[in-house]
Amino acid sequence: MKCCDMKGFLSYLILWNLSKKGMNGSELAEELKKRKGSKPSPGTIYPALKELKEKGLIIADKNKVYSLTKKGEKELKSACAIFCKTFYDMKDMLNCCK
Amino acid sequence: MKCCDMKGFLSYLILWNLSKKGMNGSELAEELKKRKGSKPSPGTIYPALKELKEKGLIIADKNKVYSLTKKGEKELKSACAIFCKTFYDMKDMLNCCK
DNA sequence: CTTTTTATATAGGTTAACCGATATATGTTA
DNA sequence: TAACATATATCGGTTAACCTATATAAAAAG
Repeated sequence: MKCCDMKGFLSYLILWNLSKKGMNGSELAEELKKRKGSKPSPGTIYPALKELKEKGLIIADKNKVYSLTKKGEKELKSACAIFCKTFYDMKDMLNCCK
Repeated sequence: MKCCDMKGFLSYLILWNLSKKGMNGSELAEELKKRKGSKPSPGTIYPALKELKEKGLIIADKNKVYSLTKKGEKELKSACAIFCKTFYDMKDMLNCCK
C-alpha cells in the first residue's frame, strides 16, 4: 500500500471532464495533467476511453472527439453522489492545505 | 477497469479522520462506513493502520487509540493539497448530484 | 473462572488501475 | 509524395488496494 496515491479516479475524471466539453484523447490527457501534475500515458488513457465507450458511457464522433451518452450522464451523476458522500467534508480539506 | 469504483483513498481518509479525533480500529471502520456505505473489513483496516504506523504517520496509545504524528500531519496536509488540486472544481460536483 | 463477544492481527490471494513499450494510423510540412 | 510529427491503439506486465479466511488477544458477561 502506497499512502495517498489517489489512484482509481481516472474514469471518474474522464467522465467529469467530458461532461464539460467534448475532447479527444490527447486533449483529455492534457486536462488530466493539470489536475494530477503528470500526464497519463497513452497506454492509460486510450484503454480507459475504450472501456467507457464499450460500456456505452461515451461516444466518439468522426474526429474522435468524445462526449457523454445519456447513460454516461446518469453514471456520472451517481458517481458524483458517491464522491460527495465519501468526501462530505471536503470543504474542510480546502482549508487544510492553506 | 471498473468504472468509478473510487478505490485508493483509504489511507487518506484514515489520516483525515484521525486528524479530527483519536480512534481505535473499529471506531475508524464505523467512520469509514458512513462515508463509503460499507464497512471495511478487518483485513483492510488493520494492515492499513499497521503500515501508517510503520511509516511514522500515526501512533497508538495503550488502548490502541490512534492519532497523527507531526509527520502524519505534514503528510495529510500535502495529501489535501493534491486532493484539492485534482478536484479543484469539486464544488460543481456537489451541484451535479442534486 | 469460564464463556461469549468484541477487537486486533496476519497470511494469502484477487483484481482494478495503471504504465512501458511498441505498433499503427492520421495529419502536417517541405 | 516523402519525411516528420502527432494521435491513437494494444499487448504484457506490475503493483497498489483490498478482501476472505483464519487466528489470536482483550474485554465483558455469566
